[in-house]
Amino acid sequence: MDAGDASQPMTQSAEYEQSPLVICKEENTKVVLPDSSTSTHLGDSPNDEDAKQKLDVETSARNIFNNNNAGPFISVNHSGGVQFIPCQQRYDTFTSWPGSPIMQYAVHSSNGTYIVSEDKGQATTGGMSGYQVSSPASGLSQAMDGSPGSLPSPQQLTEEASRKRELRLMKNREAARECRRKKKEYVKCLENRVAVLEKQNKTLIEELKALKDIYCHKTE
DNA sequence: CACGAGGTGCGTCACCCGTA
DNA sequence: TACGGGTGACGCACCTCGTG
Repeated sequence: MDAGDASQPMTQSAEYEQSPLVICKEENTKVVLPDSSTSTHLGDSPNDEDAKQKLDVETSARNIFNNNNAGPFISVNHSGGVQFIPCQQRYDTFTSWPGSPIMQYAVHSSNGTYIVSEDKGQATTGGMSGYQVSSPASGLSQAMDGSPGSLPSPQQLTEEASRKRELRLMKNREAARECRRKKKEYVKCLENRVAVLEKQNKTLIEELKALKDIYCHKTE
């Protein structure tokens, strides 16, 4: 499965296999080399040209990565390709938007790899707390409990309906806010992806040009 | 400085869809 | 099947910027 394939959820192991080189936003991120038997850290002196080239490509991607705020995870495979791992969205799957990537909660771990989790995390960083202000338990049943054996008065029904409406509006307000926030992050995510792919495209074009030059010189 | 156009965020409604 | 969450659509308020 391609790490950029948004159609399937990623598992940790599958994603790991597809992304031998992994970079993320933290400094000194450990780079896992293709055979997983050796590893180095960004900034270490590469032992051979291949490793140096990988680090060059990786550094380029990393620079892009560090220059924007969205914090997507980016992987670099051993052929130098930069892959955009679906954003480090800690909240949502964004499955509502056409063509949207599967947003998994990716966590950089201490051993240099990363974990891709289906945990949606702490989606309610405060906003949802308002939901608890008005507990359903304080609703009609409570009014009825106040006068066992008798029906609620029209006024009680009106108040109950009004209270329910207020609760619904409040929840919907929060939901709309959250929905807009997610949409903005999604758009930002896509913009970051464009930046990464453009950079990758540029790198590949330059590489192709260099190879063509080498080939031309050999055939002369 | 007043005014209109365009952009942005918000609240609400209506609808869809998953779930109990 | 009722209920609740997610989201598109709409209208409104506010802000910014260009123009006369």
